[in-house]
Amino acid sequence: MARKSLVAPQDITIFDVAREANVSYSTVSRVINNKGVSAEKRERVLRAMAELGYVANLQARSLAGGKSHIIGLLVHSLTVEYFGEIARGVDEELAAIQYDLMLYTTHRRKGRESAYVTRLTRNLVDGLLLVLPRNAEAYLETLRQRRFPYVLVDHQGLGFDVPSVGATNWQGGYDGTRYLIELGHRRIGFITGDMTIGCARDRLAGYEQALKDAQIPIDPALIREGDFMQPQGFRCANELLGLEEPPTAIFASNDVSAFGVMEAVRNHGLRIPDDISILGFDDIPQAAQVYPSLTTVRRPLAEMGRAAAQLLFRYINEPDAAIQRIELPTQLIVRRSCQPLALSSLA
Amino acid sequence: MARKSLVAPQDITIFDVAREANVSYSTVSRVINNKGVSAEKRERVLRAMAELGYVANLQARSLAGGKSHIIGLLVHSLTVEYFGEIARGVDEELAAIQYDLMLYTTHRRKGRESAYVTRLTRNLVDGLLLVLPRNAEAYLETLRQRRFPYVLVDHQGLGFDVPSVGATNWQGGYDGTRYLIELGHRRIGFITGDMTIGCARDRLAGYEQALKDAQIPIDPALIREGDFMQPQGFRCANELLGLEEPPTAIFASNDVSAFGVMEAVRNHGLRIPDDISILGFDDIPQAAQVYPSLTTVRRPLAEMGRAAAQLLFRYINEPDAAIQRIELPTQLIVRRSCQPLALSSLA
DNA sequence: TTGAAAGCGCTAACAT
DNA sequence: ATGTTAGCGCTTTCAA
Repeated sequence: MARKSLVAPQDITIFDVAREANVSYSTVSRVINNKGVSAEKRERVLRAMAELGYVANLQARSLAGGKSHIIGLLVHSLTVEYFGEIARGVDEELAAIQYDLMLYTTHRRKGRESAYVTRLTRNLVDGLLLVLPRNAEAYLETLRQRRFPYVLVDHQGLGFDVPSVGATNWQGGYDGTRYLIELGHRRIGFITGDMTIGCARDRLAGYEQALKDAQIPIDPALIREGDFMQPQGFRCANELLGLEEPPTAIFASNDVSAFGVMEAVRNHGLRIPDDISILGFDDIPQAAQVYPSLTTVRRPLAEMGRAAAQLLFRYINEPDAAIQRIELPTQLIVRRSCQPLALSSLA
Repeated sequence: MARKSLVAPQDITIFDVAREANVSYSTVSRVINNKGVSAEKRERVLRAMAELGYVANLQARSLAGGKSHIIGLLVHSLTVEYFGEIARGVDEELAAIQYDLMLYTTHRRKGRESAYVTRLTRNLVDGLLLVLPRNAEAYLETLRQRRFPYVLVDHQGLGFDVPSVGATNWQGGYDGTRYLIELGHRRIGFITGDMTIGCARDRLAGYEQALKDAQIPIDPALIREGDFMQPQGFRCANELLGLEEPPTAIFASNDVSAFGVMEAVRNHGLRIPDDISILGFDDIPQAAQVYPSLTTVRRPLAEMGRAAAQLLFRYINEPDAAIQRIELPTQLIVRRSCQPLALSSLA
């Protein structure tokens, strides 16, 4: 007994447990992996594990051909709330299934993505989650050939079918615009995202279609190319507000640029939503916290992360599962940054 | 040759490299670990590795008693920019020394911290970085006893000395307040952070000392208890602005709550900095992006992450290195949200 | 159902 | 400087 307490838990191996429980160590392994073991022995092993404070050594399990119980998450950045929300969803799901998370941040450095993928697939992780990958073509083919489990989140269309999770961006763009139209707005400014990204193009297309369906001519002067970032949102909004006939509402392609719009609007001495309505996209946590709270087209970011983790987990366990592309629905979240045109001071 | 190309890189082991290079596989291991090997053989091994596309199996390295070349990072949340910035610094440093990052997010759930620590120390990681840990006492003693390398970032004082990296919060509070005083402000509102956190208390203390040194009486009505979050910043600012004699400047304990202050100020129809000056703390990326850009007391968050990673790395390699507590200097970043009182419309 | 034995890919003594 | 030999802790055959 005195001895036992001197042994640090990290030194307890399957072997110690076996001795304590009076079984062979392969039996202990079977208990750990839920293989067939008699109830009585299983009981003994379980007790011994608890007593000794046994914790599995993941490295060894992995090396011995088992799974590493780790998945890799590749993102551009952590300082963008969008990524953080997705990571949160992934994290939640992983905690539920007792998996660990290895994080790789590329910071948009091109080479890094490929380098990481090579590194990770080296037994380190059981599967890979790629959020908004840039030059995925470079390594996706490799992953596929190796039958290495992976899921893309928010990817842009590729030549071939890949397992992926996204959101209904077109529909979101459509619904958001439609909402503004229903509020009576006719001159609706639109600030795009980074147009090299599929999501951004889809949202713009949704906007345009909604206008067409409402017989409102598309005015190119009302469409400004942004980049999903706040300063550019600010600049675009300034341009829009400087127009001879400025819009009565502005739809920004994501919340972060909508914050830039809000600043520009106030800077022009206008009030939200009294003088102008602002609509965002994404629904990051901050959207609910700003004043006035931002009406926005919600993408269920955390849910996307969860779904991606679940899908990946499925591929890990069933390598031959069919390729799935999941599109989670966007949803209009009405808060306080939009108002019927009739009530507006500009009306 | 034909064979070779059929072999997936993941199957290439140290053994294959050895065969290709015509050396024993321990020589290959030595090359990998930068041990003494003749230039000629090293060259041969290196070439073979490149040719075969060898990638080390981290699990095996770790299991064989070496290092795992992974460090664990424990944070509360990823959706708070503050954590993201620190993580970025950590990440940069790790990339430089070819380490990988395992991420654990506690989401403030108390039990999780301890659970993770147990799990991680099980050979999975070589060291642990704990950002703003809450109930660290619960496991720090264990880590210390096991001589497991760890570094705290932004910790609150504990009973005993621990390796840590922080910032000069008191000085930052002092300098920020002093700056406002020099601009001529006398009624300076202060919104604290979560007062259970050491940083928050230190900043407030700095504020109070600066007032004392300038012979300005401390008015409790001007000090509001916040929680580092935007909505509370908004509320506190509203209270401050509703005062019979409102402040001419508000110092928020972090940028995020300063954003709430900015909203409240505008909502009152006041202009920044014309009518009131706003000062933040931290200098998260968004501080430079809002309008007007936020003058703030910068904490070098990314640098703190880097420093912590470096310090941790040192402990990993020299377990007996002395306990170090690093405090990185804060720095006033003057942008556009503050103005001399003389120019102010309230003057 | 259970135990014994082999081996995952590597590092670190130990030889030479 | 280099090669040989043990393991690291586990999963998984293979027998029994």
